[in-house]
Amino acid sequence: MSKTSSISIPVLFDHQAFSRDLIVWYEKQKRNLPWRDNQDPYRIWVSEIMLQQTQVDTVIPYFKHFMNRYPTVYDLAQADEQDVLKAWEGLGYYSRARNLHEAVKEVVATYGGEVPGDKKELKKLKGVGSYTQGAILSIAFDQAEPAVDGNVMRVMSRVLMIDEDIAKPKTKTVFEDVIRDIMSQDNPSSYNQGLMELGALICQPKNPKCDECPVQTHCEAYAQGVQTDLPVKSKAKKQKEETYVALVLRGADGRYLIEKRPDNGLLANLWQFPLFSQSEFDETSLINHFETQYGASITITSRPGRVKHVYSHVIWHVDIIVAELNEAKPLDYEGEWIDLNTLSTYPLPNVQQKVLEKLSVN
DNA sequence: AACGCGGGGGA
DNA sequence: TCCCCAGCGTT
Repeated sequence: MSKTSSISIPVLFDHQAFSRDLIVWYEKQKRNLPWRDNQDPYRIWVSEIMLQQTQVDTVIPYFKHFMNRYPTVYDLAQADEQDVLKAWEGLGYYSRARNLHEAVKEVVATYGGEVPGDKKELKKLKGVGSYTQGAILSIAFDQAEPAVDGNVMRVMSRVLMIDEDIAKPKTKTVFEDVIRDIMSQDNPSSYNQGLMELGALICQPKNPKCDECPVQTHCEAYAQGVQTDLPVKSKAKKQKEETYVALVLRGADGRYLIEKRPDNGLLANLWQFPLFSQSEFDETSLINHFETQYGASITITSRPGRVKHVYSHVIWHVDIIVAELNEAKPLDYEGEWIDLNTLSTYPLPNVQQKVLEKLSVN
């Protein structure tokens, strides 16, 4: 016996009426967002990358600035990665920016600067997964492909009474298969965006506004009064905590030492005051380390405090040590000596902004 | 399938 | 606090 889909659509579900009601509502109620000005595939693409795991209101100013600075694929393809990261500074998930930059260069090199409207070619681009692929195809190219994100899984788990764990990867493919079969063929753009808009404005995680919902009559969870029990989602595990020491080192000429983070992992290619794991370096061993490793004498001048920063998978505690370098000879440390007022030209992660604020307050 | 990857909004 | 957000790449 062959493996069948693990869900079944409610018998009375009328997908055509659902589609019609959804699209009519969307066309009337949709928000005026900057990436809805036109169907420029590059513009849609940038917006979809920025919107990954990031709320609309957060994205708007970044999107406007980014499109102003890089209006076409050619502008972005020619940019330096450091400048692209600077434009992304504060938005988070910086690999999105690096992948988008790489992918845009690929589009210029391989596709003559035209964002491909082909399903397989689109998916090959760095940073384009199944959701973004479907979003670009439907919104920019009017192709009937599903674009299943968190909103869509929440909405459709309620409408169709699907109680599979949406935290599991397989569940998304289930939704994609179902939606591909039932979605509007005439207006996939408004269908997909309508589902997401509905999830954002009406069918919210807590306290869904069912009395305002345009598809209430189609919703099986509402009919059974279990809409707040869906979707089913297993809990993420708690973050680990890590402690670091940030060294704000002032050279004899009054400049400060900063370093570039590695080109992979957390905050890749962003800049920071030299950062040490506290399990390796406490206050005194840091002084010894500079003595033995670099033959440099440093003197701690202040301890302005500690910064806490929460990531999705780890919590950082960063102790700040301000010190002076006691010699004029150059330090063989992988980094740059800069005036503090030029620090703003480097892409800095938020945790380093917090360190900087601590310095100016004290 | 599980994990690493930012930062912020809202209850 | 906790959950969630127009997810993707790597392992």
